[in-house]
Amino acid sequence: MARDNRLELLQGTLDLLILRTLQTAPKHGWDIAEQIEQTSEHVLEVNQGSLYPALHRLEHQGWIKAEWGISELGRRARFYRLTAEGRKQLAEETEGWKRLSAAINRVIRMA
Amino acid sequence: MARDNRLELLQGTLDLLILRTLQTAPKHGWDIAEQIEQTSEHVLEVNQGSLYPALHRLEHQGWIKAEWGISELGRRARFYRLTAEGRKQLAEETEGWKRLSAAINRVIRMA
DNA sequence: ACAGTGATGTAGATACTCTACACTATGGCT
DNA sequence: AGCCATAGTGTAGAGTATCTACATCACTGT
Repeated sequence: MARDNRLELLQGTLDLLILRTLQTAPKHGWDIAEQIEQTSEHVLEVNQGSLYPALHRLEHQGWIKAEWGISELGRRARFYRLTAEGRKQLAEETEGWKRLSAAINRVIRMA
Repeated sequence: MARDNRLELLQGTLDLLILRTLQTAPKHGWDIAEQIEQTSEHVLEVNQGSLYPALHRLEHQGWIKAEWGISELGRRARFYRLTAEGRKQLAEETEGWKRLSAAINRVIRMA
């Protein structure tokens, strides 16, 4: 973890964060990254080199669906929305995160 | 996370778990794995193929120190103890975990 | 004309974990 | 004596997510 102050994400959690961000409304990649960074109070950083491969991965699994559109600033952007499968996946990943983080916390707080 | 129900650890957290397990007393690898599994109520699983490379990694960084000894069951085992550096590292990793997990929780719970 | 920023994308390196195997030693059982 | 389960350490190779670094295009403001 932050072994040398470079790692800004817990490996394996990016998919969860993206899916969660899309829960309320479709968004484009740039916007997703911004929202994660702001909501996390700038603890989490989403690099482009992680973001776009992740989006393609999620799309490939059928959890999100992409469509070209125009951003709030009038620019061409690829909007992603959660599919029904994606909602299920989000629920599962949220559950998994809770289980795992609680388990780690138990170890950290053990007598 | 648990993309296909096989992943049992959050990538990057094993070092923290090991260091934490050694905080109270020196232990050998097998024992460390047992303790993590039990304390986590069997949510976390520590494979041998992850454990021993991690121990060697931590030793190489100077955070733990190894010594041959005899286990409770009378067998030859390699005991690891935390170094002063290791205690510092444990504190840092614990802090890092709290920061990151809190940040992820903020995203999960956002409006 | 140019710089800044919004926006998407890829290539290659790095690093941790997982699967699967190998090895040694002890104790118990038949 | 032979066999099996268990305790204990270890490595090789594959898989995969992330990071660094770069490239590209378009719009806006100066």
